[in-house]
Amino acid sequence: MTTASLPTVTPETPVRVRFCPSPTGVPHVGLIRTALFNWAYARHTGGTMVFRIEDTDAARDSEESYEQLLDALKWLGIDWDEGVEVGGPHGPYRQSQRSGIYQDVIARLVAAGHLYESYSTPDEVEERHRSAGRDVKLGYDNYDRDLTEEQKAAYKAAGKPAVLRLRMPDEDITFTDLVRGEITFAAGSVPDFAVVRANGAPLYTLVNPVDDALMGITHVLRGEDLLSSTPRQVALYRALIDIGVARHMPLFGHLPYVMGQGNKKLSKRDPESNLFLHRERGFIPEGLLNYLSLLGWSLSADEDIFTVDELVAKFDVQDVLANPARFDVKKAEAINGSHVRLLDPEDFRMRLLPYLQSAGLIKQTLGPRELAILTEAAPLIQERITLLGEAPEMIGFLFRPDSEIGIAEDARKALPGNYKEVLAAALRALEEAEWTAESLQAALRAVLVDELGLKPRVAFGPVRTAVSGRRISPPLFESMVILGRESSLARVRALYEE
RNA sequence: GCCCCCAUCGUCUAGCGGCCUAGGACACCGCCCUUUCACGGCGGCGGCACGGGUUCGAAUCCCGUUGGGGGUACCA
Repeated sequence: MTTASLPTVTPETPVRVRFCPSPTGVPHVGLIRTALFNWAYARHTGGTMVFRIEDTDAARDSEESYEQLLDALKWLGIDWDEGVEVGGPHGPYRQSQRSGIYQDVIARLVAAGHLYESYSTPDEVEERHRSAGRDVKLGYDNYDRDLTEEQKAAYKAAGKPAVLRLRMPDEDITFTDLVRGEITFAAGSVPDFAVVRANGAPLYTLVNPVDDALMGITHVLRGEDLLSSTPRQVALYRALIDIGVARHMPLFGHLPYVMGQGNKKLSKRDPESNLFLHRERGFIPEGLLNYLSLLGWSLSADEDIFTVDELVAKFDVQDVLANPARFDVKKAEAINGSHVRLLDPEDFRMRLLPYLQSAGLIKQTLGPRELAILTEAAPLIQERITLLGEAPEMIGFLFRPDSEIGIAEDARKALPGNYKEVLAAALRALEEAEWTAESLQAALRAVLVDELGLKPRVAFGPVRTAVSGRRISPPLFESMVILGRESSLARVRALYEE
């Protein structure tokens, strides 16, 4: 059997893709990359993005995780046309609310002979393999395929539970993966698989293709981990087409893994897999989206920095690479830094707010003095940070009262032996100086560099540390202008008199 | 075991038979700029896993080997 023999998707078919996570745990960057590629393809083709929730495992699913998924997509600007929250013609979009639909499909599948009752327990299957000298890892042996009515009646009479399995076709299964090209699974290599539990609850193997069929999904773009389940999906689709539930066979595209350290898939345990951790550290959506799309795809030969609009304009699943990509935090940060620098100054300034607030530097509502400081200080650090989370420590000293400026340990160590002398000279110069960046620099340079013959580094270092409490800071003279005369002098004096 | 996928600098990638003495980015190392730190600029280091074919010609196509990953559930 090949997908070509079935009604399929043509280039003229309007694209309908879906993102269908299970709400278990915090959003993983690999999962978000999948959402992004689906979304980018939908937007690129003018198609439809469906957002469905696969919450068929009550033991693992949580409402909190569901909310986090919404939060994540909203933050990144990945929107959807049909699905949870927004509705649509194929709802409901949470599988936990669709059991009636599945029961109906199951009944029709059984009636058409595609599904059969299987009474074998895993132990029994294993035992049969063992006694026949076969490898027990062969999986289900299709033993119950052709049970007679009498045998089934006997099992039923004995009260034995049965799962429902799909009868796999006795032919090779071939499909053309959008990312990997033609893939063939030999006939007999995939055993009949369970689609309904003994307790009647449908499994992922059934509900995922059924919903894709019902929702008219044309392109199934998902993780590589689902690749080996595709022949089963194709077989089920054929049955669904047979009973009129599916109109066409979708196209499949298996996206490469996002790897962590070593040769391991980026695990939920790895902190860098946590989308929200990146947000907390100060990634901006533009930067993270840019980086994530670089995992398995590229805009062009020599541009790594691009906007989401450029991504949408250029993105095609066909261009996605098949080999796994490692998540490189350093590169992600560098790309984020580029996007930070690209922000309009006012935009940048506003995005700093949550980070300054959670650091306790400013209140929920910005006072006029705070706004003034921020407005002056933000441009000083916009090209100095890669993550917004670096802002509080960079400009915190501008918001704190003079009495709360502690001298950082490394800054104190870096002070030259004669720093008191330097500070005394600086103090004299500053008291006379006009309070602009240019004249402050000129005044300090005159006494420290020209008169005392100090190297700029030694000359300005102690003043920098006195004013900011730190070894490195935004440009010193500009910082002193923001701080004001009184405050700046008080801080220099404080370190001098210490 | 069997099935499937993958293989270009440390990492992400460009490359889809000649434009490749393999290009870019991150990281790293120098230098320049410079009030610290960054930014920016310039330069350097560094790769087609291996072996066979096909071809006038292969990083590009085919086969094999090796290596890595995934699957083989009444999980998703």
